[in-house]
Amino acid sequence: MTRTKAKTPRKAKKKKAPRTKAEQRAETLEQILDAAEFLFSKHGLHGVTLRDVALKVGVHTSLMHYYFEDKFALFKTVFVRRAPVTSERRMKALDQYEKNAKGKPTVAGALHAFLDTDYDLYMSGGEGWKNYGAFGSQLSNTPEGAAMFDEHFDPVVLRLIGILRKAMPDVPEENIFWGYHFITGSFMHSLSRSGRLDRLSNGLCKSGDLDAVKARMAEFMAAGFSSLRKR
Amino acid sequence: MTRTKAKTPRKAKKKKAPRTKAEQRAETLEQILDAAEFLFSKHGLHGVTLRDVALKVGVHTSLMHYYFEDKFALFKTVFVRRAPVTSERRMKALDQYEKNAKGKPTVAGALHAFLDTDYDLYMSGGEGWKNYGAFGSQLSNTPEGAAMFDEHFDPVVLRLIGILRKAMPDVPEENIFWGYHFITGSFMHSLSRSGRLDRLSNGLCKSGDLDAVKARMAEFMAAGFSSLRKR
DNA sequence: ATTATCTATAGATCTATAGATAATGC
DNA sequence: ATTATCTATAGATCTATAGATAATGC
Repeated sequence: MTRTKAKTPRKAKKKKAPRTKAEQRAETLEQILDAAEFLFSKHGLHGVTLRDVALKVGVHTSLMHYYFEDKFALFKTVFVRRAPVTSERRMKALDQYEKNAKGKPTVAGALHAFLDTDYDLYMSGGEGWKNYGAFGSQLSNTPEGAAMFDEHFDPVVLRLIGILRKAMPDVPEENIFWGYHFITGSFMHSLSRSGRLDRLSNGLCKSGDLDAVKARMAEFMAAGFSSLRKR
Repeated sequence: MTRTKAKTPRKAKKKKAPRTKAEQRAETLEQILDAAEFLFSKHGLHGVTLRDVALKVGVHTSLMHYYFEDKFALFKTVFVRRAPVTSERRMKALDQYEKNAKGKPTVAGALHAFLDTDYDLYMSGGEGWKNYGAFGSQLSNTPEGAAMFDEHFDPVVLRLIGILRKAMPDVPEENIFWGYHFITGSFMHSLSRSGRLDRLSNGLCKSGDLDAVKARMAEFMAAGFSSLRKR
């Protein structure tokens, strides 16, 4: 990260010294993870130095090593911190949906549960969640990054696939996976909020407008699946 | 790039010394760009050092500076080298399609021209093109990277959008842009060949199987657009 | 005579560790 | 007494440049 200057470190210690050490530890840890998440989401693992993170938090670089083994450990922790939250929320939403569907799930219904639940989280979870979305979107298009998804997200995704199979008994299983491949590409891209769509559409659409994305994606993809029936 | 060891540099000078200096220059330049393209596609701009590239080519680091101002100049050259090739091919394919359509273009037809033309290139263009696809897919999910697309790809994309508008006069323009947003996410993701789909589907599908992707994507996305009609 | 490539090296980071200091904990 | 944070610094890269050498060009 050479181009983007990090913010000036906090001069006055605004934060009231937390009472307990456990609190202090938790607070600092959270600040480090938030800063790292933000920076990684902009520049990737190798585009950020531990000094960048420390500077942004307003703390000495060596403290990074006190809390984390090395940079990659910090990176992994950023990834792991929020992964179970999104995963479990969607898992519950799928459970709930299947229960309500009483043996007759639809593609659109399953996709709404899977996608909309997550968009709600990214939209209402604050800056941290938005940064995490951009962070994850970068990972999804690189071999090493994508491998990190397996452990935390395979269960929800396979849960979704299971419901989709029930909803489309006439569609070959491989086609359902291909459909998911398309969906995840669009979904991750939408979380990157790269700004390209804004310029391309001359301001008509904003890539950060997750409301607009949420309003269209599930139905779009459900319609897409209809093309996979034949063959 | 600390983990992946670069290949051992060429010991014996296998290449017969090229006759003319212009040839030698062109040859070395191509080797550098190929090596850089490969490494950048794996590790991103900041995950690769000029030494990595030099080592892979089998040449001294300082030669990188002889040919390029700095690392970012090399990066940009990698991007720019192939961009016009894909752009112009697709532009021609769209021109051709629209001509054949005689005023009655279809969504599926336009998408086949736009997508299949490019998949053919990535499939038959050799390793270099595959690396370029992975290289580009990383860029597309980051703000800085996506901005690089504007200059070289806006014209083809807007050409596509123009045809789509003709094919869907009843669909609001913004929805066409949102549809494109979804398409480009899936398309770029498919070029990353991240390997995740392979593991997720337990080998049933391979993310590197661009034939399978090509066979399904245009129709899938065309069907998706049908959902954007209403509203 | 010009250009491609290498040698040598300076200066700038960056990571990581040892040890000191300043807080909280009992 | 323990833990959070800072100071100081070593060692390892990495970038970039000046100048030498070895080719091609006429």
